[in-house]
Amino acid sequence: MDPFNLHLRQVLKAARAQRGWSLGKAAQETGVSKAMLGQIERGESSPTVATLWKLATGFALALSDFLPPGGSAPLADSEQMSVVPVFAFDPALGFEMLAITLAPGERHVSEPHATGVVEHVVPLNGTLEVLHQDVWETVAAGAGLRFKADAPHGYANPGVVPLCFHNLVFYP
Amino acid sequence: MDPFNLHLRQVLKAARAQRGWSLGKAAQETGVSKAMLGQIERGESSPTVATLWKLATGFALALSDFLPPGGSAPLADSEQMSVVPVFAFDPALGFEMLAITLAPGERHVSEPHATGVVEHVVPLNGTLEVLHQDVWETVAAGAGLRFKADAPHGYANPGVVPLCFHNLVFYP
DNA sequence: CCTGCTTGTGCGTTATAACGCACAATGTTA
DNA sequence: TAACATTGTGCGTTATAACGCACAAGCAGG
Repeated sequence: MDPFNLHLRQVLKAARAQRGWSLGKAAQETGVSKAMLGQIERGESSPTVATLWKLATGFALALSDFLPPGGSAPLADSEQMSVVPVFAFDPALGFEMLAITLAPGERHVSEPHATGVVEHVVPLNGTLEVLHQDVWETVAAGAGLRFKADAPHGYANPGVVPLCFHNLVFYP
Repeated sequence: MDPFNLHLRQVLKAARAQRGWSLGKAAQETGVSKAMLGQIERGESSPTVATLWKLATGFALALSDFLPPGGSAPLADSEQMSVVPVFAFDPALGFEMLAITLAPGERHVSEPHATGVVEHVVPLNGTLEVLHQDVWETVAAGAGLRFKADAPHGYANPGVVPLCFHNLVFYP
């Protein structure tokens, strides 16, 4: 079974449990049959896009909640970590912004930057692990973490699919 | 037809055209039959999750690329625009970072900020329209736009589902 | 011009999603 | 205790996803 169906069954199960809904109640709310809901949760069936829409709407969830972190094909072997500039360094503002993608299970540790350099990371589609002050810290999607980058630091993707995050780097 | 299938057909069509792939070539690369690809693009069939995974993998796209912007249930009526701080204003660095969500079709126009204020927007899950220098400019997901915010400016979500974007605001 | 190849569509067949219903197991209430 | 309601699962049926194949249309090359 593909990672998408695997993740979907977990999310669906958790969402239903969190609401305290029976399969019958969930069927009422979503318009998807009780039997089908059970099949999806047990991984016995792969629902269609139309059914996914019904599920998201009925559970009042974002479709993206159903996606496995990182969302698709793994990066090519040669792309364990990719870096794309969103805003190039501007001396007047003193920062640059990068969009970084880290392959599943990939860990990247950086040497210290120049004194005074500060970084801010914001994971976009999953949980990022960040090494700073000699401790690995977990940062949830959408949350921000600021840390001094003039000491050893690192990033790690603990998930099973690529993880994207924004990195805002300030230079003194 | 639901918004998800509507969006999917467009993305698929565009991705194939961009690569210059025929249906036959796309079938080879994805493992999904030529006939099925045609049906999806013409909106005649709603693919399963397993098929979505194949498509994303074969086209080397993120699953989230297939999602209609904002992904599902509309914001409640009382939430036409929501603003959540990612990084609070820091005098030493002179900026704050906000995560803003704009409801479908919603347009928000701001009065000018103080002289020298600069904003940077990065749409996360769809196309954002930005008003600056009296002109509306389109910003694609993942791309960044920097503009002076000490003049009238605005944001608009032209899509059919909620749009999230990061807004980085610098104060002189 | 003709021939061969490519392309997207439609059709019939196969596989499976999605369903309604029955049922065993469990829980609740009188 | 018995009766009733609830819950999740399995089964058979229906609807449709997904497929292989044929074909008309278009294109390229001799």
